[in-house]
Amino acid sequence: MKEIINKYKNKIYIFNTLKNKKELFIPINNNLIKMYVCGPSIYKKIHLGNCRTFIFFDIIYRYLLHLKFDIRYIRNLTDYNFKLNYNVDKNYYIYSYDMKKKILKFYKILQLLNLLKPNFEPRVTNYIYEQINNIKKIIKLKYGYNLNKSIYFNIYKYNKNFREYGKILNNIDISYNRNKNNYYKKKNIYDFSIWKNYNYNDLIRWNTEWGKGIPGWHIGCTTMSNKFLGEYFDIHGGGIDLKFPHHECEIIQSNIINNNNNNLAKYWIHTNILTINNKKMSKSLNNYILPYDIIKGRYRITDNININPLIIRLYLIQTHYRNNINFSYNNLRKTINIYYNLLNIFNKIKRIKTQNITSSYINILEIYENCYNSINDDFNIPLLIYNLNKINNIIDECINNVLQINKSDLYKLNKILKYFIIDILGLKKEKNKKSINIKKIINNLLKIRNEMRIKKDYIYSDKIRDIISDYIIINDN
RNA sequence: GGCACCAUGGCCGAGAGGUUAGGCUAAGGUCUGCAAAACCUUAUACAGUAGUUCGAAUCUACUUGGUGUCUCCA
Repeated sequence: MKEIINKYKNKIYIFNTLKNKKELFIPINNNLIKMYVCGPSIYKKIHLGNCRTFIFFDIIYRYLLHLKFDIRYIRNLTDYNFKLNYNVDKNYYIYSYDMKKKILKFYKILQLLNLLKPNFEPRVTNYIYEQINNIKKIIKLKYGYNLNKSIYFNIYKYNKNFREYGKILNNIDISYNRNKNNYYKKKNIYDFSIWKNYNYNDLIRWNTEWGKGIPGWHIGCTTMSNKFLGEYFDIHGGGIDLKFPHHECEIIQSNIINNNNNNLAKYWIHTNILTINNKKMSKSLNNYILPYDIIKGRYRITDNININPLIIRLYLIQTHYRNNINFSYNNLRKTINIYYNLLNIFNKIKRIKTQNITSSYINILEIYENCYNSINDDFNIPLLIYNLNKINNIIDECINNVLQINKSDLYKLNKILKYFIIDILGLKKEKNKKSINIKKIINNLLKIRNEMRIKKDYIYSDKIRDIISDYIIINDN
């Protein structure tokens, strides 16, 4: 196994959004990989779109673990937001209690979706001191200026001394379609705040030598990634909507604070968005769907009340991460079959009778090759699922004795399925005790109904059918 | 305008160089206490043009159309 892992760990290709091309992944420090992913802003519950990003990076994390890399994975929590509407009238303890509850709910959802815990999940408000220090550095280097007790980053100076703002990640044309009204009298319209003067109503604020307030959004991520991973690390990830301006600003700040040209991370990975009715699913548009509502059957996707959360997981990864997903219940419903087909492979494989032959008709090496190559090609999960389904077909043929397989090859086949389906895709079979009880009740009702039908008591048998038709479909033939 | 993604039947959707999966829908049938479901049969598609190739839905170039993003966002 070691040989196989070593063979494929040097062949990972990543679409690096920093350069807009696919590149061979070469870690900065041999076997050590440092990865930072922008976590959620905790002010509303996380929806399917948020989950998509976190699940995708969970798969990268799982895969790198599988390849026996030594990996440090950090995902932050932005636990302060203007939209929280906490004001001075409210008690600080209520705020802090609410925040804790919200974070626990976030963890609960990720746990249901079978995400592994990152190595550390720093909360922005725990690192204010470090952020202020970084702001001080920026001011000292004269890249930050004070305007009405807020601190802004001087883009004009940056463009002069480093490289052009807006060209690093997004390559945006900053002359186009931009509101040129400069309300705040900033030196440049692209100057962004690294410290915000407090509003009278804000409950939370910190003291500095230039006044009370809160750090800007971007400085938090720069500071935490620097603190936990150093000034230059391997992978920085997040949703594509963070590409600009958030990540652009993170890079610029880091280049100034550390006085380098590293652009913070070697590889930048951005996941595409999830749309619904061709509009972006977002908290602000209020068109979002919560995973918990699907799991609890509030959208009634099938006749079974509860939906296995891992079906949502599979739904979100079966489209390549750089394509956008247009959410539809229909497709989610179809994923149920795909899910059970995939997991059924483990039951099917037990039915294979091995043959006492020296070489099987199955090319195990080729199967390994296909699976590893698909995930190595910019984490092509749809292709991986396609290849896993191919294995499914092979297993069918083995069961039907069309193909013959020996013991050692069957063992290898079992192994690769376990690696990819369970370890990397993160799917698993779950036993739901509640649903088993419901099943028992329904089965008993069905028995009674059948007895009535034999007696041709159709009035009551139909009544029973109506009652239980909410849970199952009855096929009398 | 920049960047990214997409284009497959009436609708949804797989495909990853080698006879266009599958599902929904429609029509006809089998079955049946009624209903639903299931099963069988039938129907229709690779946006356009050029190129690479023995062979292209798939690779390349261009064109057309669509979506997202460039404002708080995963």
